[in-house]
Amino acid sequence: MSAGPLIASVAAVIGDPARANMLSALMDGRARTARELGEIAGVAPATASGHLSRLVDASLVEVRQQGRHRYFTLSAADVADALETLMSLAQRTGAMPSRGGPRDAALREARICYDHLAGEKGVRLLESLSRRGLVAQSGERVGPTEAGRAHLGALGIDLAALGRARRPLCRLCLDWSERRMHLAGALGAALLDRMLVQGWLRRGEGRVLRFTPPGLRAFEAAFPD
Amino acid sequence: MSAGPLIASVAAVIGDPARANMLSALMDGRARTARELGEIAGVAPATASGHLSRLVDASLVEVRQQGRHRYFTLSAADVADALETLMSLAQRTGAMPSRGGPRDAALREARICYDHLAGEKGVRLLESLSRRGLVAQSGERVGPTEAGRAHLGALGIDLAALGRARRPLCRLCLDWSERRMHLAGALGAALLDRMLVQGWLRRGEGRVLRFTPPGLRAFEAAFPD
DNA sequence: GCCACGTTTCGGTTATGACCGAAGCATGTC
DNA sequence: GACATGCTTCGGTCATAACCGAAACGTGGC
Repeated sequence: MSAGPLIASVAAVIGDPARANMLSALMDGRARTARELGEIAGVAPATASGHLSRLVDASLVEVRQQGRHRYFTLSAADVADALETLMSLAQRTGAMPSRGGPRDAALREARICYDHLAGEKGVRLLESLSRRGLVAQSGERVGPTEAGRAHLGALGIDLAALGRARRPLCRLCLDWSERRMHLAGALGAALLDRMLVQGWLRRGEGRVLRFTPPGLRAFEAAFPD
Repeated sequence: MSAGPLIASVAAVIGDPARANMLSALMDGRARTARELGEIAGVAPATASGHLSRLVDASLVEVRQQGRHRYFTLSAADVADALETLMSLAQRTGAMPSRGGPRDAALREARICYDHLAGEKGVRLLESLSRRGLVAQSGERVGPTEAGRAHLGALGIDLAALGRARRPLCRLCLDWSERRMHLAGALGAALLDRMLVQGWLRRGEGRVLRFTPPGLRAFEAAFPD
C-alpha cells in the first residue's frame, strides 16, 4: 500500500519521546521558545534545536523569530487532532498506564486542546448545544441552527465575524479523555476565548483549565445537561 | 508533559514504513497471514515476523492461528481512525505527494475503512442522512432519529439487533480523502454489509469499493444529495 | 564595545532497530 | 514417514538517529 510510508513518515516524527513532549506542550495553544521546549523535553539545547528543526521540516510546527527568541506553535489544529487520537489509542491499548491523581482529574475535567475547550466540559458543551438543537449537522458540516445563532449571540459570540474567516466554523474533535466529540473550529475557539474573558475559567498549569465557582455556575446555566 | 512518551510509544510503532504498510493493508477489514503481510511490506519473512510481533505487543493488531497460518487483523476501529487521521495530516503537511491516477480516484470515491464506507460516498451517506434529519446528534452521541429508524429499516437494517451489541451504534470517523466525517460504528458497518449483500457495490483491490451501475443508482436514491 | 544569553551548527559517541540468511519448530499433504 | 510450507528464533550486519559538549553566530542590554 502506497499509503504506508507516508503514514510512517509523519508518525515517525511524532514517535520520538522528546518531540512528542514538545508537541504535547504546544497543544495548549501557547507559543514557546526553543529553550522552553528543550527544558520540557529534558534535552540539551543542541538536541532540542535538532528536534525542532525536524518538526518544522515536517510542517507540524511553525516558528516565528522575535529578536534572539524563536517562538514555536503547532502549525494547525489537525496536529492537535492527531495527537488526541494517538492519546486515545495509547489509552485503549494500554500503552498509557492507568493513573489517578488531581492532575489527571483536572485535565479530564477541562483542558485546552489547541484553542478550544476539551475534556468533560468540552464534551458537555457540544452535547448540550446539540441536544437542544442549537447546533446541528446541516449537510456539509456541523453548524449553528437559527435558534443557536440567537443563543450564541446572547453569549457574546459574533457569528458574522467568525463566518467571514476562512476557518471552518465548527469542527468535531475527538476528545481523548472522554472518547467522544468536543467542539473545535472557529466557534469552539471563540467560546473558549469568551469564557476566559468573562472569567468563567482560568488557565492553569500546562493545559489545565480551571472554572471559578461563579464561572462554573454560569457554564452550567449556558450549557445545561 | 507526561503524555509525550505515551504518544510517542504508539506513534513509533506506526512510524516504520513496513509496519505502516501492514496496518494500512489491514484497514480493509480483511484478515491476512504473516506471509501476505510480509509480501505487502516488501520484507523477508523473518523481518515480517518481528514487525508483526511488535504490532501485537502494542495491541494494534490481533492474531489468530489456524493450522500453520496466522491471521492478523486490526485490533479495533480506533486503529483505523488513527491511521486515517495521520493520513489526513500527512496530506496537509505535504508529506503525501500529490498524485492523480485511477487508483487514487477509486480510493477517493469509495473505499473501505475497517468495516464501513469511506471516501466521497461515505461522506455523502452521512451527510444525506443528517441533512434529511434521519440521523442526528442526540445528546450523548450521534444516532438515528425516529424517522431515520423507519428509513433504515426500509433499507434492511435491523436496528434493534444492532442496538443490543455493546458496540456504539454510530461513530463519526474523519475521512482522509474528504477531510469530513463519514459514518462508522455498528450502523456504518451494517450499512456497508447490506450494500455488499444487495450487490450495490463490490470489493475491489485492496480497500477499493466499486459501485455497480444499478447499485450506484440505488445508493443515490437511498442517500440523495 | 563588551558581555550575557538564545540558538544553531559541528563533530563525535553510542544505542537501537531494521535488515537478512540460516536453522528450528509446527502443520499439512501424500 | 517424507516432504513441503508457514512461521519464528537466532546471530550477525549496518545504517541511522538521538545524544552531548564545544564553538560560532546573532540579538539585547548596559
